Amino acid sequence: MRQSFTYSIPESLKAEDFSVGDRVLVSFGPRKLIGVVLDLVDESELDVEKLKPIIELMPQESKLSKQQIDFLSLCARYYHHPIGDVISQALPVLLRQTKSVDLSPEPCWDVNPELEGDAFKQAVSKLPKSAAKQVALANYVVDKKHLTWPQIRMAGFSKAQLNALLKKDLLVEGLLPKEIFNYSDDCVNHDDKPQLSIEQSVVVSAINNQLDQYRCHLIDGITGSGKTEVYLQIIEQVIAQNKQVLVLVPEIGLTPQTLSRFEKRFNVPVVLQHSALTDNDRLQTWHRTKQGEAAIIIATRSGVFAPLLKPGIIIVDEEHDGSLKQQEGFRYHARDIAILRARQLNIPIVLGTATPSLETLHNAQTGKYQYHQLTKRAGQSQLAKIELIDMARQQVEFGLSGSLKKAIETTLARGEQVLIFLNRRGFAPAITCEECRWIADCQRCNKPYTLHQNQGLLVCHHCGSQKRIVRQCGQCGSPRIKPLGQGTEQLEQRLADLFPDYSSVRIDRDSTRRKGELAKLLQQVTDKEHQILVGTQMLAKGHHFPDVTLVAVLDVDGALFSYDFRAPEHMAQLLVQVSGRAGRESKPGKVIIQTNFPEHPLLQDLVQNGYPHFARYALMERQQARIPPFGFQALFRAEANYPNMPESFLREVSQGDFAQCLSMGPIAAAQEKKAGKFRYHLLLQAQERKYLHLAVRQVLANIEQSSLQNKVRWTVDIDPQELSW
DNA sequence: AGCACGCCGACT
DNA sequence: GTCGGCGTGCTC
Repeated sequence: MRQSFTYSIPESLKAEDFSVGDRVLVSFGPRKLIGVVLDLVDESELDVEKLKPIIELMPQESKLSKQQIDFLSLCARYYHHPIGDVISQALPVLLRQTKSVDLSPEPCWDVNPELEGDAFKQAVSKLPKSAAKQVALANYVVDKKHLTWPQIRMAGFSKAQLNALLKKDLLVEGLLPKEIFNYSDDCVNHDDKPQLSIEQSVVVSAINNQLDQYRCHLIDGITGSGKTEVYLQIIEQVIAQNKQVLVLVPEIGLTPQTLSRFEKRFNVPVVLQHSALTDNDRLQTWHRTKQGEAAIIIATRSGVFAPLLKPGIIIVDEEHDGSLKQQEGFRYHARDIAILRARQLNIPIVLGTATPSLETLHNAQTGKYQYHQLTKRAGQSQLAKIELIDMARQQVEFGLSGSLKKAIETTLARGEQVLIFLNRRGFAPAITCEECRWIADCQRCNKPYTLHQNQGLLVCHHCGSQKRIVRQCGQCGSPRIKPLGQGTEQLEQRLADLFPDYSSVRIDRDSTRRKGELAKLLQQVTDKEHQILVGTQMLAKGHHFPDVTLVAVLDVDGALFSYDFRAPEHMAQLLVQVSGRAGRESKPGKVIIQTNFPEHPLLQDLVQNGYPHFARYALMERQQARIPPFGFQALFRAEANYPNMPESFLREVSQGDFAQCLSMGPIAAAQEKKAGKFRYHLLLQAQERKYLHLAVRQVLANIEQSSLQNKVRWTVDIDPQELSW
């Protein structure tokens, strides 16, 4: 709800017992809910008699700090989002609930102190050969202290393996001491700390020289240029000052490899925060952060709200990545509010990427951010070459051109691996009747069903609805139903037919639905059990396959003619990230892109001149069109069961005088009907942020007055990333 | 959002 | 006479 509620202080407590950020139990209508104290006031617009008393003040360990509330209020104002919902995002689930929580010390595990050095090694060597995982776990634990369950699980070990080592007295269980992190000399492991390149040292010292104040740094470093090492050497300085480090990574980036890289270098408490943690793990992580016990916090998007006690620096890795923007409810961009937060805390923030978003690049060009470049790859390795294939001049079979087929053949013959991207799950994106050209559509979305042959289902990729495969045309009754187009499922089959001597594997959301399946398949690829990898975008990020020397992208044309002005930018970022997946020093990689428009200027620019040139050109185009980052946008979305309702609602609320702000629409969303709802958009755009905010405020005020406000579902999206929904 | 209330049609 | 589906209004 877009408002706050006033409660009275019960007689059993005094005003001095409360402060901003406290969690309190209150009665709300027929329910009891957790509230968070936003302000202490001595009067209210309501009759004081009518105010209900606070039922209970919750424990101080679970409260938010004043600073935190200030930050969250700023976010709520910036995104015009209800403060209550913003605060609830910053609290772990268990603290949004009225149950009391257990914040007593959690268990942790260490090497049995009775087994000094060699004695432990000997004990490990005596483990049976069959217990390979136990040996691995023992080796993992050996140079760490106070490992917690989330860390152990993230490193790929199970409770059974842990219990086995406990039983054999190799490890001991203790309770995690909750004490403020305190730096000592053994916190940094200098053993395999590499020598920095000249470029890297320039960046490290430039940033390390200004750690005591707010400054936003962009590290624009090509893949393989050693950004992570730069982060690590900056972090070293920050923890030496006894300050906490917050590292935000894309969802996919939080891999065991990332974690182990931090743990190898730093012998300090590292905590993780990501969606795979249980509610209780998240609560513990939150608390360890708040107590100042955790020194390094590695987190996905929501980690931007981590309750840092002694914030030192924020690092946003892969700042261009779309998963940093929340696409439902409170639609914040973790990178943007990380910057707000760093400024409020007066600490530095580092954005790192090989493919800066145009927003960030613009801010670097105008000097708002400090720009750092890493242009050289470590060692002798070279970036993969990108090659365009003109589909119009090719024999095409099942979406594969003759040239690509030949390239796959020669790569496989050399004993190397091939990675093929197709951004379309399922067997085929539609089924059609060969006689009357009828297409099976989802009635709730008016979009074709995707054929999932393996499951025997038609699935709507827009609303998720499913039904059995139809055997007859829904219009003329003919049994001549055929799949139309290719998806990953079909592609995998065709490749298996074409290259029967090689094993292929498909990696997409369908094939990796089960827990641990993705890790398993990736391991098989690394172990070279498969030579051909077929996958969706999922494969583009985070993983590196040294023996993959050919990457093919089957279909990029959609992005060239998209309704969304950011589509070419995202396509370019994807292609560059993809080419970073392939090859290594001794085996340079190659990237092949199939297109019907090889002469398209965006593709040409990217292929011939690379991302930096492409990005600067794209920025000039944006400037001419006065669209972000040369203008600021807010998008109102509305949906309802009838098409006229969202439209007239948006028309009604867009009335008024928007000074210095353009109002566009209402127009039907690119996909007008989704899941049975009709969707309309209203886009506001201004050259200056303050005018945009004023206009948004005006529309929100109109909504308050609208009789339709409860009949349509509506949302505001500040700085929308996707205009096409 | 989530809950209660009340109206109305369907069913026993 | 009862049940439940859904529109509406309220939450300090």
